Amino acid sequence: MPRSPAPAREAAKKPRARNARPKIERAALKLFIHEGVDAATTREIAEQAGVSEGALYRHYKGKDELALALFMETHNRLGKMMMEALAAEGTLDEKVGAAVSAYCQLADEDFLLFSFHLVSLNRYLPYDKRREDDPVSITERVIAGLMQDGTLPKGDPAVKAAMALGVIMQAGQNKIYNRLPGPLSQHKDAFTKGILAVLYSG
Amino acid sequence: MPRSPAPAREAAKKPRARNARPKIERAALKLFIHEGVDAATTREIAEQAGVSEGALYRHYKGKDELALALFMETHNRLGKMMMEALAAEGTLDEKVGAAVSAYCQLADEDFLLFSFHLVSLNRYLPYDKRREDDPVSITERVIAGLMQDGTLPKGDPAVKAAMALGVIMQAGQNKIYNRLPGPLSQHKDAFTKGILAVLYSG
DNA sequence: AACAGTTTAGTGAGCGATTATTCACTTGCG
DNA sequence: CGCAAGTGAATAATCGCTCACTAAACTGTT
Repeated sequence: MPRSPAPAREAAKKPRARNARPKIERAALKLFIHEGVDAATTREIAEQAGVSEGALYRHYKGKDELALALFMETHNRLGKMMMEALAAEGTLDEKVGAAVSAYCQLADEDFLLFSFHLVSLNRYLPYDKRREDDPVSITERVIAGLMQDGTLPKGDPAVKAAMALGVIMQAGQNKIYNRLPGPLSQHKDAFTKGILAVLYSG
Repeated sequence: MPRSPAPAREAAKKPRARNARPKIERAALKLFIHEGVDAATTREIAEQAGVSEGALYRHYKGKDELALALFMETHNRLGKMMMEALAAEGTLDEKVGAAVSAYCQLADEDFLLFSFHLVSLNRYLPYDKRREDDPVSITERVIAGLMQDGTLPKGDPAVKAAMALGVIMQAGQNKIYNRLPGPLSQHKDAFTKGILAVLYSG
């Protein structure tokens, strides 16, 4: 027994959405950031995206997978950027400057995606099982090496890494709260100097 | 005649819980931190607390009010501590040292309460309407004053405040992820030096 | 101490509302 | 035509919260 009746040729039919996937992703990002992943409903996402609810499930297994995919998109890219910036030839100042530039560029290029990564770190970082190339671990290892060879004063690499990353990550947080207008790149010199000051402190 | 109505030969009746409120608060904190406020159900909280679900509503209007109250407990205390530390007489180094000590003490004294505050900042900071004595605003104003009188190099007070707070807040975050063993106070000298280095950078 | 009256706090089944997900079906491109 | 993509009503499950009930603590009286 057919479920839906023959489409009556009445009121103007709503045109079927096209290219739903990116629309869903943008809508989901906005809602995830401002309400949280749990509070944002699939109905809200679909409505905000101008798409039906079922469309989400053509591209993702469910809401959680969507959120994790959006997080990982930034997270993996960030890990790669950090690796490249810190592994390159050059002085410590140049390396930090390169890492800061990359981070700011990531933020300014797609602030929604960046914001979601930052506010979701608590939730999704544990999913990053391969502890080798996650951004924090990378930083820790580099700092430990620089302490070994005498470039930086001896100390706890984990503490130094936390402080150094905090300098720029908290700035990102405050930008999300609208406490820092304009692009993040605007302040990259200040960030670089601040991070270097922390690294050399002790 | 027995003094208390002895349950004759029935299955042992579960004794009624006593002093449910603190049990509920501790259980809620654990679950809120590790699963998030939305994902933690009132049933889970009650079970973890060894208390019935209804007991929660004797002390709080609902789950949200409970979460907000737990957040504000730390938030208000933190605001007061920052005010006192930064408004006291003394050099900048002494003020920063006092603020860092207070923050570390807050963390070590009740790490669950502290952790919940830190991971919930995103969600509950907007509830802090009176923008006068929230910790970030306090820091910004103090830094702006120090730039005016020439103690610190000129720059954007909002950026400097973000960087300075990031130094210690990210350390707190990393402690939550178990990347920093031991009490936070252990590193208060490193934090103080790091923050001062950031403040004087530029 | 004993007792009765009053208040406070805890219980847990159940209700109403919401939500993520499914699926039979439709649409339109290649 | 065949297939990938989109639709949206239906569903099953869950969750926050209420409420009628009761145990325990407190109060004042004798």
